[in-house]
Parts: sequence; structure tokens; C-alpha cells
Amino acid sequence: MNNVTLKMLAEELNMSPSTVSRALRDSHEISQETKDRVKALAAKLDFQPNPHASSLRKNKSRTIAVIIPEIQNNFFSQVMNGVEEVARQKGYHVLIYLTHEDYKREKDILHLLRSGRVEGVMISVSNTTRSFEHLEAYCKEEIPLIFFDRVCENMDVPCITTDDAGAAFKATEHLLKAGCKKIAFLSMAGNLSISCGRKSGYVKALTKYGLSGSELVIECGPDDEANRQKIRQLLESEQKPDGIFAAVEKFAVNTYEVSRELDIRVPQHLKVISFSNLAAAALFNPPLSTIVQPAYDMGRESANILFKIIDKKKLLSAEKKMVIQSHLIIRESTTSKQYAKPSVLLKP
Amino acid sequence: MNNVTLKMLAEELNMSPSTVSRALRDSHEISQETKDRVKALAAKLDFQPNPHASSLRKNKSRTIAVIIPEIQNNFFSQVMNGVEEVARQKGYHVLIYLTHEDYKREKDILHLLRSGRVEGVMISVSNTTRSFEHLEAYCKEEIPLIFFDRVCENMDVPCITTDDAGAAFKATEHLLKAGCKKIAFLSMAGNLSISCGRKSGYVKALTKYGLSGSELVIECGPDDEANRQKIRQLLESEQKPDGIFAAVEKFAVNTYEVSRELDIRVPQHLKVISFSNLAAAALFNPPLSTIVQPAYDMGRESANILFKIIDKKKLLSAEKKMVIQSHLIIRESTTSKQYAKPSVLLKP
DNA sequence: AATATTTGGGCAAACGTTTCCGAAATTCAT
DNA sequence: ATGAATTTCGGAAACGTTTGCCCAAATATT
Repeated sequence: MNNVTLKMLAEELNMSPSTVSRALRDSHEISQETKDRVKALAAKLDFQPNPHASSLRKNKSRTIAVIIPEIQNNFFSQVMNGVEEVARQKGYHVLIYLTHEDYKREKDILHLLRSGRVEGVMISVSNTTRSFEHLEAYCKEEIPLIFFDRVCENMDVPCITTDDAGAAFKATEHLLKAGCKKIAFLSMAGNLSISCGRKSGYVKALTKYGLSGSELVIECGPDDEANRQKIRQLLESEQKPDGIFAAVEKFAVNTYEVSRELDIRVPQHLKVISFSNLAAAALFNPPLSTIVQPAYDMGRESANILFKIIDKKKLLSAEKKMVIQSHLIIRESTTSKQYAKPSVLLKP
Repeated sequence: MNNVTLKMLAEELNMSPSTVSRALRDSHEISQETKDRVKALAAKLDFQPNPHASSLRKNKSRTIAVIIPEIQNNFFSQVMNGVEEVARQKGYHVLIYLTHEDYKREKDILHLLRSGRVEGVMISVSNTTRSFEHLEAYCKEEIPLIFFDRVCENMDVPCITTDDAGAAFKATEHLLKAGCKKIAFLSMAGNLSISCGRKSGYVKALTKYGLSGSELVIECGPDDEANRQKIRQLLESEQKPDGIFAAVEKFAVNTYEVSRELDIRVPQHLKVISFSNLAAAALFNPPLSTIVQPAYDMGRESANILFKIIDKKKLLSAEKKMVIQSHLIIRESTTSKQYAKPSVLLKP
């Protein structure tokens, strides 16, 4: 650890610590000459102010926390990317916490962060959290908090989301236009905002096309084999769907696995579309149609808004509930025509 | 922010701060009765010790840093997962920094961390770093440091790696046994330890099978289009290979893209294998044979070793240079036989 | 020339914890 | 009963910065 302290600089320069401190921060009450001397020595000795002393005194840690359910998910890792970019520019540090979709961990982490370790928190809640008391308790501490993607809308906290319902509507509509008559929705268990939004878009599309009542919602979870089992049952049942809309990438993967296993051809017998931020979806067999969320932008905007709160700037009303559009990428897993030639769709 | 301090507890209880502090830490010099009273009030008021004050006084931050080139890469996100797990168990916090493969950023980050903000650092160096001065300067500060995956072997710092050369040898051998006569190696630009290791395994395998001199190494980089251009040239040249061994997943993706574009069939005309931690590789068209690195374990072990150093425990010699085995997963992109039925290879 | 203002910088008190040192009070050995 | 050892706690200094307040000298103002 760097041992040179501000006091040592002061002693070496025959000045008081306060002068050195002010000189380093370019205070107007220090002469240019003194500033130069101080900075020269500081640079020479590679002086770094002790962050803990500084944090203690100023009650500012220059650190934010990001709490996400998992990191092995392209959506969240892209978000992290956006957050890190903004934080770096602001000279802030980023703590990362994973809940592994576990309510208890989420609660523990939030509790940990109530001590001033960070100046703000961004969170995407786990799908096992039913109660929001831990979040409300956190808010009482008056440390800036924002939600992204998986939000809790009835709290007075800024939310950065994508248009889940709208995108789900478009995806379902796309399946319908591609000829699907019976579409199943693979939803994430729990009561997440995104699950509800996506489901409502799905239902709305079915209703618009006169298929209300034919909803088919399957709740999937973290366990691959359990999911495959459910999908297998679904695809072997009476009400076998000809289209599947997966709420998250993982379930689309499970669907692909089962359809291969059962020799069900995509898209001829079954069309598949999914929320996914996986770049390699284009290389799947067949290439997977996806709804891609603006993950990087969501991370960036979330961080921007968080810093606005930290800096005590007023938020525009648009920033209190920000919605960034997702977009559809149509690939072969949902084409109605004959199997298209891959290269056509792949050309950059 | 939680405003209740240790001093306030002391006042409320008519005790000195030192007593309260000791009581909370279960010091033997405090009576059980006092401890109970203190803890009761602390719990009631939800007292949380100020981490900065504590860090300042004890010169311990209970925080480690992980520096990685990028997060949008399954390998690194799995590593993060392992690290977070260990850190959480130890009650440590994890700062994340991304270099984006940029030497300057890497240098800046390491410089930032020389102030005692963290108790230890784990790093996987960027592929644009040629000089290691910034790392050596960091070591001088005597803050624990360890390398993982992309290491700098001639520094006296623990390294956690996988058997790059061995795995590359096996992958190349596998291509040869599958009938390849001319194998190209898509390497990452720069002088990374992993690039060298993987290349040497590749060369060794060619040599063993009497093909020394037929090495074909293409240096790829971060830009997809540039990579595709290089691969396109390669596949259209005189020395068109019938096998490609990609050092990283990204290049395999580029290869798939180009081969579709040029109507080159995998594996019939070209066999492809790659280092990759992408679970969805099994769903590619055709399913991609991969060398998967034990990313999660590497993260876990790295963190374990880092904490051993932080806790000033002696490292076993095996822990100073730890190597964890990667393993091959053979899929259709390298099968020599007729195109196998997908479901056979996919059954769990 | 006397007063007011600015400039440049030092003193010392914070921030909240931890810990060294010592002081009562109690227990124990003799 | 006396001294020694133990238990239990408080005082105060420390960790390294920042900042409110003050003061001297220099400059500006009347």
C-alpha cells in the first residue's frame, strides 16, 4: 500500500496539511506557486489520498453498487458494460452483487449497503422476491436507488425499463402473421414486472387476432431439465402449439433442445421467438428470431440517472420512468416460407 | 444513510465507545451482560458500523477488485460468478473494472487501486499490454495480486490458468484425426500468454503428425468485419484449410458467418473447433465443437488463493501456479462421418 | 494616512472506529 | 488480611482527510 500521506507531504514542504489538501484540490485560496510545489512533490512521490479517510470525512465513497440476479446472461453483462462506462467517466467505482434469483440474498445485500458504503444502488430484482419491504427499508435510508428492467413500479423510485408489453405484442403478432394458430408463452416463474408486461402483450395480441381464450402460459424456472420436461409435455399434448414465445433466452434454448429430441422441425412444425441478447442467436439451427433489449443503453441510462440523483439534480419526469425500445430481429425460426437460404439473412 | 453511530449507542447506554465497540465484536474483556445490552440496542436501532471509519482505522477495506478485459464474454462472466461466490462467503465486496482490452485503461485502473481501496486484485491482462511495468509498480505497493487466465509468467505472482497448450494440442489432434490435412489457427493479436500457449499446442500437434511447416496462423482482433475479411481471404486462397481452430469463441462465430456466406459446409468442407464457454454452442448450425475452460472454478480458485494471501497464509507451491484442466466437447462441427442425427448428440 | 478588503495559509476540530494503556473492582492464592 | 492476578471497563490517541475559523500580511479604498 502506498504509504505516503498528506501529512508527510506537508512536513516535507514545511506547510500545514490543510494547505497541502487545498493545493491539491486547486483551491483559490492557495497561491499558484504553492500549488506548483505541492503538486510537484505529490507527483514525485506518487501520492494518492487515502480513500477511506476521504470517504469518512466527506461522507462520499465514490462508489455505486449494481445488484443483479445473475451475470451469466448477456442482458445483464451488457448492462454492466454500460454502467461501468458511465461510472468510469465519472470517476466512480462499481461494486457488483449477485442475488442468484434468491430473495434472501437480495435482502442481505441491501441490508449490507445501508451503511454508507455506496452512494447509490441499481437493482434488478430477483424473481423470487414477493415482498418489497427490504427495498422500502432501504429507501428510508435515503441512499439513491433505481430499478432497471425488473422493477417495482409502485415504489417512488426511478425505473429504467424496456417496452416489454409492446415488444411482446409485436413478437406474438409476428408469430400470428407467420401462420401460427396456437401460441404458447414460456414465462418466468414469479411475479416480476417483466413477466407481467410480456404476458400482457402476448394476451393482447391474441385478443386482437380473435384468439382470446387460447392463452397457453407455461411457467419455467432455473432448472433446465425441469423446463425441458414441461416443454416436452406441452409439445406432446393434445393442445400442441405451433408457436412458442419464450420470455427469456434460456427457455428458447430449452425449446430447441426438446424440439430436436422430439424431431419437431423449426420453423416448419414449430416457430420460436424469444427475448434474447445473445449475438450468436444468428448461428443457431435454425437462426433464432429474437427480441433484443437495449441492454447497454439501459445500463448507461440507469447509471446516468443514478448519478443525477447522487448529484442532487432534478430529474425530468421522463427520467423517472424511462422506457427504451426493444426491437425484433426476424430470423428463420419464425419464417413462414420455405427454409430460406441462410446466407441471405446473414449478410452484414 | 444510516445515521446511528457507535458513539450514539454508547451515550444511550451510558458506556464508552470503546466498550460498545468491544461488545459488538464479542471481546472477551466485556461481560456477557454488557454484551447483551449493547447488542440488543444495536439490533433495535439497526446499527451498522461505518465502513469507512472502520477501513481507515484498521486499514482493511474488505474489498477486492477484479480487472477483466470485457464482461460480455461467457468465460469472464463465469469467472465473476465464481469470484463473487467466494467473496460473499468471506464477507468481502467485489469491485469490477473493465479494460476493454486497452492497455491505458488497465494502467489507469491499477494506478487507482494503489491507494488502499482494495485488499487485493485479480487481473486477466488485456491483449494490448506489451509492457508489464504498471503491474510491477503495483506489486511494489505490496497489495496482493494474482493473475488468472491471461497471465504474466515471469512475475513472481500467483497464476491460475488452464492447460492452454495441452487443450490446444488435443483440439488440433482431434481435427487431424477427423481427417483434416491443413489446419489454420485463428489467434488473438498481441502477445498474451494464452495465445502463445494455444499456438504452441497447435504447432506441437502438427509436428507430431508430421505436418510441421504447414502452420497457418491468422491474427484476428476485436473488429468482426476485419476478422471476416481475413477469414474470407483465407478460405478463398490457394492454401484453403479444411480445418479451423479458433483461439476464442468470437473467431469461431466469424468463421461460421463467412462459411455461410461462401457456402462452405461445416463439417463436410471445413471443420471448426474453438475455445468457448458458450452453453448455446450445442445449438449452432452445426453444433460447435468446443474446448471449454473451467471458468467458474478458475474464478473460485483465484479468489481462494487471493484470500489466502490476504490472510497471510502460506501458499502451497501448487497454488503459486495452478493449472485447471479444460476439456473438449466434440460436436458436429468436427465430425468426420456423415452428418449425424442431431438428437443423438444432444441427449442429456 | 488610516481603514477596509483581499490574499495566503495555519490551527484544530471534526468524520466514526479501533486499540493501547491503565484503572477500578473483584477474585484468588498465600 | 495482604498482595497478586483477573475481570471489566473508560480515556484518549490514532487512522488520513477535509474544512470552519482565524490571523497575518499585502493590497486596495477612502
